Amino acid sequence: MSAAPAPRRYRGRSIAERQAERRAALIEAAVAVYGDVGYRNASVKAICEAAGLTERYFYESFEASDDLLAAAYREVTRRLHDEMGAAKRAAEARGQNGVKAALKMYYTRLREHPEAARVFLVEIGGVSPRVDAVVAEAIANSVALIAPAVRRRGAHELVAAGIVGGVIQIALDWIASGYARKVDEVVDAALRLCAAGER
Amino acid sequence: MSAAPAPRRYRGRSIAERQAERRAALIEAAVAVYGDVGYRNASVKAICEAAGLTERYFYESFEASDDLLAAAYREVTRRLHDEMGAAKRAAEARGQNGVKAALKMYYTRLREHPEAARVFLVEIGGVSPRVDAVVAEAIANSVALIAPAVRRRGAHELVAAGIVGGVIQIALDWIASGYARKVDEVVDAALRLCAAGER
DNA sequence: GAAAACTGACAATGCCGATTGTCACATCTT
DNA sequence: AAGATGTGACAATCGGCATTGTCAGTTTTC
Repeated sequence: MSAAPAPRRYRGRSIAERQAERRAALIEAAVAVYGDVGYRNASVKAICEAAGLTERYFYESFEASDDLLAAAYREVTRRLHDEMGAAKRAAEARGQNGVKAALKMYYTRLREHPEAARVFLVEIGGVSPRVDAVVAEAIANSVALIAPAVRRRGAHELVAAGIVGGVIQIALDWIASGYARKVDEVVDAALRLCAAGER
Repeated sequence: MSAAPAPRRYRGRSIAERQAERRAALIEAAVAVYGDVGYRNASVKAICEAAGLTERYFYESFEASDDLLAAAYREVTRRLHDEMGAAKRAAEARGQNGVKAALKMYYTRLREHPEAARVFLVEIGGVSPRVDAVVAEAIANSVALIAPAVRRRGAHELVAAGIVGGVIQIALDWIASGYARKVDEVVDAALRLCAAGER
């Protein structure tokens, strides 16, 4: 019994806080470095340097390289989805098309972060089972989000998956073109796709 | 001038023929090995073994690992597109829906080669600029193929990209589900997506 | 202000696979 | 059958990076 672990503080933060900060720093740095050189060329060392930390702390927070990639993916998609949800609600409160607003937010953010978009839409595929699982889960979430609406129109649930894939492919095409189109054109194309299955 | 390079034969084949055979053997072996262990874990050595060749011949035909991946991708997609085209023409000759026939061929073949599907739809992303270019080209070809039809309906060309991406995502979802649906259901979902933009 | 815990820089180790080189054997030409 | 060329097995080299370990300096606590 006993064992008071002496919750000592350092620079004003508790152990847990410091750890969390380091972890967050690594994730931020990872996104930056991945965007710079690509995931495959991003060494643990380079990421730690960018985070202003030493390698030892990498293994404190992450088991291995792909563990960090998965965490970064989660973080990035979480933020993006939050923003899309907020945009949707805001638009609907104004009596406007919520889906359109969400899509616009999506493509706008992608446009603002081309390197990140490349990493998390393209490079992420097939890195490892662990990462694949995280990506699959995120996509499944998106699909589940729109599946009810699709069903209501009498279409198969797989159509929902198709719509999600289509929205992503439109983004990829747009990126590959060097963002040759205006955001609103892209959004309109995506909206058109979303109408799939309507009678 | 002069320099008659003595077109010596070996086992009944000319130099060029032997080289081409070895190259083809490597590509076949690559598809098999990739499917087995994934591209990232497929060593040059393992592929050569599977092809019944020695490492030396690898570098005779390919510059590097990703060069072979690109070649394998080209080969696989070429065959698939040929078959889809043939199915389309055959159906239309019978007065049936050609697009539907092509899609059915697509999903049927994917179902027959789940490992290959995984490699060439998922793992292939972000392997290297060289491979990315080949993939982008193949997708662009598919998009170009359906773009006229989409335009005719008054929709943006990006919608074509969306449709292609959707068809692929439907495949991925289907694969992830362990092929839980019948092929015809999948084809119907894809067809529904293809109708996007119709009034 | 002295001991204890925390941190950052850096070196040592270990592993894995690509790429190249060597050599004995097989198959051809004449 | 002899010499030339193609081939397959295998060893040697090489480089890169993850992962672990060491140590001096810093910030706390008491």
